[in-house]
Amino acid sequence: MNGGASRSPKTAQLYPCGRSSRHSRGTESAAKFEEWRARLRKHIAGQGLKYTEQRWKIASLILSSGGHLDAQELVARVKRKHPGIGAATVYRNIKILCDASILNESLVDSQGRAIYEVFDEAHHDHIVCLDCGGIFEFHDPKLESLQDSAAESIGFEPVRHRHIVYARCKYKAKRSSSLNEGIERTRL
Amino acid sequence: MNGGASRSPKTAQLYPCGRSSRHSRGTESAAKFEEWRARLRKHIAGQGLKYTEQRWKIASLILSSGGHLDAQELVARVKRKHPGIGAATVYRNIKILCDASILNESLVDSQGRAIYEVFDEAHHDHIVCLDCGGIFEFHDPKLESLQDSAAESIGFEPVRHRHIVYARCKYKAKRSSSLNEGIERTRL
DNA sequence: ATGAATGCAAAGGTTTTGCACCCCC
DNA sequence: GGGGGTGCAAAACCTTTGCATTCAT
Repeated sequence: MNGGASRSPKTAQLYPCGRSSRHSRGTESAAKFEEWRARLRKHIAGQGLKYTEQRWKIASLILSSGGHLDAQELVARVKRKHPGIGAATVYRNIKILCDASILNESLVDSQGRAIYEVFDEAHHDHIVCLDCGGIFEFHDPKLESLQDSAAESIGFEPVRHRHIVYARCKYKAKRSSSLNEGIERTRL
Repeated sequence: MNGGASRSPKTAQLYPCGRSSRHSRGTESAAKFEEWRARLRKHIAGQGLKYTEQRWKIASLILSSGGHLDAQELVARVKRKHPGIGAATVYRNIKILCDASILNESLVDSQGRAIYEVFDEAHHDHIVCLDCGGIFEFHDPKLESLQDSAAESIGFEPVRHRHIVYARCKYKAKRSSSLNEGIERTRL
């Protein structure tokens, strides 16, 4: 599916269209990793849970891949890197990592699969590319406020939202290679 | 889940908050039904498929319920009304009805379930109420164009999108009952 | 030590598929 | 009459759960 896209984090050009699959958060630095680990420990302490090797292995795998992945993909990667860890453990930990605000579910896949990504304080929306399968991010405050007032004007109190644009990149990528730098995460 | 919400199409007040589950398209007239049937026949003819009793029974059940339902809910209703029709037939026909532009999938459920609705030429987005489970519709051209230019400005050609706002209705419904009329489908 | 976490396997639930029979065109 | 369609049951899939065991605190 979106399979091999984020396999080699060192390579820049991963999608057919020439875009990189890595976005601004991509592979985290060692310092960042410790921050995440601290967050996990803190959450775990507050919940009467326990810090296990498997739990952190799963978390770091997500953090180092950095991108957008569904449960199956995560299970597969864990199995690949840590054959000892069972699928049930991965599933159990996905929930815990979400609770700990390390993972975040943002349902974006064009087949309707739940996609997880590293938790990000800053909200963003998604563009799913129909040409290359890549998932990109964007954020537009104008859009957000317009959307909120739309909901409010008809009597709702907006809580959260999911805004996904399915789009094509090919035709543009062909014409303007200058677009290929630094646009994986865009704020307007 | 959102289960009983659209059971009795005659009743106006269905959701806890006092909103109706019926939106502008609701239960179709006999003439409308014939239009849909013609559309089905046309699609079927062009595809080398065949018009069967079951196929139309499934289609009309969707058309007469008019609302938003997931695959399981549809299977259940078909089974209830036409016990002879098997689940596999329903699943097989969901695809065909989508191809025929009679059904339309718009993933909106807060649990990530695929929700189907009667196909509508006029695009609209959704509000999923976290209080009552209801699914409502809205449309704002400003939002649409802003979103399209956002995608275009970063090199994508927008094709379609899914914009779902999860929101609460309770607090407003309490205060302003005048909002409860005619807002199931709102164009701004 | 004690309760949580794990791995395995079995169970669950939903959707798809294989196949013999049926029926629309 | 032939190819698609149907119903049933089996298979496939993904995720959850039960349980004995291991491990963190």
